Amino acid sequence: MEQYKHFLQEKAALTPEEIESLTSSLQSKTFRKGEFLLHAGEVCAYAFFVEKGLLRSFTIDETGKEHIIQFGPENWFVTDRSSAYFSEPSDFSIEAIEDTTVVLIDAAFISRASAAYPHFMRFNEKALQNHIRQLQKRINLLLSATAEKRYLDFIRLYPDLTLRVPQWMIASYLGITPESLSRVRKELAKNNFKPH
Amino acid sequence: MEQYKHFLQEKAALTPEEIESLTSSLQSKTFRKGEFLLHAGEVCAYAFFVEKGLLRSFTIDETGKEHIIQFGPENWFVTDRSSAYFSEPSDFSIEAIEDTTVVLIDAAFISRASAAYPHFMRFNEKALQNHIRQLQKRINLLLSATAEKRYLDFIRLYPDLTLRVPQWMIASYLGITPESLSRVRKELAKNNFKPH
DNA sequence: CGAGCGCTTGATTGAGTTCAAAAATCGTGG
DNA sequence: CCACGATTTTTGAACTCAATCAAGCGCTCG
Repeated sequence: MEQYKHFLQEKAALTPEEIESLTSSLQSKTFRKGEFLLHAGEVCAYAFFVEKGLLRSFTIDETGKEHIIQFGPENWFVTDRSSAYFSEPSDFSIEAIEDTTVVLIDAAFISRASAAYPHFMRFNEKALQNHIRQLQKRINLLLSATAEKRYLDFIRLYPDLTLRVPQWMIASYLGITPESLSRVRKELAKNNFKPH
Repeated sequence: MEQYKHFLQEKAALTPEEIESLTSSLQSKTFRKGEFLLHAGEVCAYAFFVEKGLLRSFTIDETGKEHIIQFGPENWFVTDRSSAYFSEPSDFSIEAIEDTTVVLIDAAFISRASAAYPHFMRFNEKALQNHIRQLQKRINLLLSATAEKRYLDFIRLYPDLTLRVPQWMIASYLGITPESLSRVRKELAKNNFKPH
């Protein structure tokens, strides 16, 4: 819970007392590598705040192929907002890539906190807007950039993930095959590019 | 302004009196076909609610290619939320595809209306969540679907736009070239597919 | 009526996929 | 700590979908 409290203090500008009073009702939970926090078809009841570890959310298309929507390392939220907000079955599954401890945040918590603290409400609104910005950016990349550009963008934005996430998952996130990503990397290496 | 008032009544569950009091401060404006409502590089000060006509928002990548983000027919909002919310220069341009009348909605209006009417606040929140759902769906399509599937999805969702929007713009929205879209359509026609 | 724009068609190219198999790495039990 | 099986990554060859380049047609609007 410490990470989340710290996060609230930083981003929501709440006092330590306010944070204690808010978070006293929250549960945290630990999942082993490979465990599922959400299965496609279920309604996503929570936003998962990652205290420690690493999550991924992904969909499976009609040909059985996985498409990674998001990685969630420390201090990130992973959820299916649409499912949670509209109480609809989710297309997403959420899985722990590493042993992971999360804080469970449900809709009731959000509305209570928003009602009690204007700062929290603004923080929440800002998170939504940031999410939109990020989705929009990804659409732009998918529309306009080659596999290589998308990969370069990825390692620039998430250099640490490049080390923690298997390559085939990065390929899935980028929308290419593992073979293609391997070739992209080979090409970059040939041209003297050093990721680390 | 009538469309917008009607829209608020339907979606925000506000009374006619509330709506009158709210919208009295709003401006509406008409643009000719080809006119720009926003140029890339400017901060997007408004959300444009389309009363009548048709807008498009689009970006231009470093190779000079246009990528259409969104079409805005009657009763839709067109804006760059990120630019408006964070007061950053926009990557988008917004242009009238037809002669178009819009209602100009600025951030101040949103916060006033949200403060005065909880119904409006919920309506606004819901619009944000819908936006996220729509963006997420588009990412899924771009990751998993072929040009043909994306086109079929488009005409299913926006059958009227198929008639009002030039084909090369639809191609741009789908992330393919006009030539490719022409071939996709030819193929569909051969297999006895009737869009209208 | 002509210039320009949008759409189509054809030929060629290219980025990325698919299928197959080898090489490298990981993890787990003995 | 090592060994062995499984997973991941790499490499190769053939193939596919869509892009590019180029040319022609039809429409409209100036």
